[in-house]
Amino acid sequence: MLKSSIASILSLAWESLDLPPATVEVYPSDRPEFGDFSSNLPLIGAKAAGLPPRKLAEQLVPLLLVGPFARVEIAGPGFINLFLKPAVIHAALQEVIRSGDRFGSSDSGEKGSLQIEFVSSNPTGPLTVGHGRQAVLGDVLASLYTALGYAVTREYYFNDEGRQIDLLAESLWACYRRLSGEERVIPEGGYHGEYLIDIARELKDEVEDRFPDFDAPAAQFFRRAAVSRIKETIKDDLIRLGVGFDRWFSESDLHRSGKVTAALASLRERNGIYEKDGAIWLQAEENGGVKDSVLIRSDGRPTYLMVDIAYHIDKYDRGFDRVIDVQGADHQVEQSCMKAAMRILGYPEKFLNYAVHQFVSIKEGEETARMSTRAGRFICLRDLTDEIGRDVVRYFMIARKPESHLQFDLELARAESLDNPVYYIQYAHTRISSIFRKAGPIACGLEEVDLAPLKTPGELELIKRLDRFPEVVSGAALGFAPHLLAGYTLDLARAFHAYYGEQRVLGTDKGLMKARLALLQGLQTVFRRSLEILGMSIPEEM
RNA sequence: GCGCCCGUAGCUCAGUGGACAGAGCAACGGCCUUCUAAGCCGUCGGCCGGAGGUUCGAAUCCUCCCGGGCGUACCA
Repeated sequence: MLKSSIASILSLAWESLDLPPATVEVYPSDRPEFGDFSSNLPLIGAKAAGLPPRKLAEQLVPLLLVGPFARVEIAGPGFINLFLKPAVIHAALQEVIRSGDRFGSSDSGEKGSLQIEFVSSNPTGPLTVGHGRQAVLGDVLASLYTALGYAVTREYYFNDEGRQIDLLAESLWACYRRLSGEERVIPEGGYHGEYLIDIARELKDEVEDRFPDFDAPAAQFFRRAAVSRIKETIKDDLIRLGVGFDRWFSESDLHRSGKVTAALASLRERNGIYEKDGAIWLQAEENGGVKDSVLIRSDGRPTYLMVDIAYHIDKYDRGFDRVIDVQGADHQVEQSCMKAAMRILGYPEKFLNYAVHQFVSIKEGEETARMSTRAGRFICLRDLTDEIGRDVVRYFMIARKPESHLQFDLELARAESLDNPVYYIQYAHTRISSIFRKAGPIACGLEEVDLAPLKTPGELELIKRLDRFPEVVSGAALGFAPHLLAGYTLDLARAFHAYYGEQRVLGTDKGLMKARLALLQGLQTVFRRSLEILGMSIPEEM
């Protein structure tokens, strides 16, 4: 990569001045007259050197005149502007072409194992548009980390036990009785969605009036019936979005295998719990948590947090080096308590990480609405995906930074279907494919082509953008910020379309044409890799 | 009250220490005998919520204030 090799040259120059250490920063210039790259090293190092920035720059510049630079200038208060020799930029393109689909990726597994847990919505209803954001966020993060060289496991945790499921079962049963003409109310805090009526109908056909009362056998039957059907619905919702999981984990397994009890024992051993008011509490506050929380209620039932701690112990025991939990911003207290529990258990601080995102609101016309599964007020992820397509949903969900609220404008998403960043990016890939189709066999062996004919500012700019791709991938992964890749790809498409409009590839003289075909091959590689990571389709024609 | 997040162009949002603040949409005006016009080019549009502070330099870091979201359960 250009940036890192330039940074190391600057570091060497700095060291040879025999001054106290300084942080070397290099960044792509945002204006042509500032060269290809700029550094603020003289500004940062002035204090350490005891020299005014421009004086310091004057000492540095002569040391830089060898190597990749055609020209080095001092500008403004003490910036160093670096102009690269074209051959150096050409070499960067060559690397893209030679790496092919490995460009921007490391070998799988060399960075260790990583589990990403996401969505993990309770099986109490179909996924909503809100879950869609988390689904895409988690999926793309997983792809990013895979590209970085981690062995990634995508996992979904089903809370298929507990109070919410009991309420769900009772709500379902009430719907079922209503089908027999009885007046039944949905329990306080229960579920009102239409999907329960559909399930109730199926069950009515199956068992007729075998469960007139909500007794223990009925509760068990309706719990199982509801959970198993809704789990399948959720899995299908995700498949339609192109999101796949390596493992579906059930809370009930933790109870059955005694891991919840064992987790409590481990916390007790390490003095992380205490009793108060008949309940057992986690000593979270002393361990960096926001506040102490109940683990075992006074009636003996474990809380969600208790079970989740057991789940995280299980993750650790499975040998993951790191785990990332993708969660909504409403789980703040839970997160700090989990972290506290991990500290009590003595796990490494970097083991558990949270990728937190804000919510999605739906805008339709002038109305903006939050969603609530319980109130039955939501837009199904499936309906949205079926209507506007997987690629568009995925891109919209990922294009905003996670910590910002995402306003999903339904009308825009529908109406924009012909004038949409998604198609804009895919169209760039398509245009390249089209040129290669027309070029035929002349486009072979581009790894060996002489790239010297590439000399327009647009061409050199495109290559520098390609060169940035690996850094974008790692930045997006490490910062839990897939929107950086989405934005990068869109900018690259913009730059390509502009280039396409101003220069021709086919029909120019042979040397130039081959060099431009090589550039297109590099571009196509990066478009393909980006779209792959974003989980979008890669059309050859549109 | 306390904690976390957000506040940038009419709208939706990028930009988190660098040199005149960017894009898309919307509005207006150009460009198809040439590799797909699902495109390109141009114009219009912003005291970066407000006030202080740190810094050679602040949309970006710190403090306070205002506005919005979420949380502050023996819910999940």
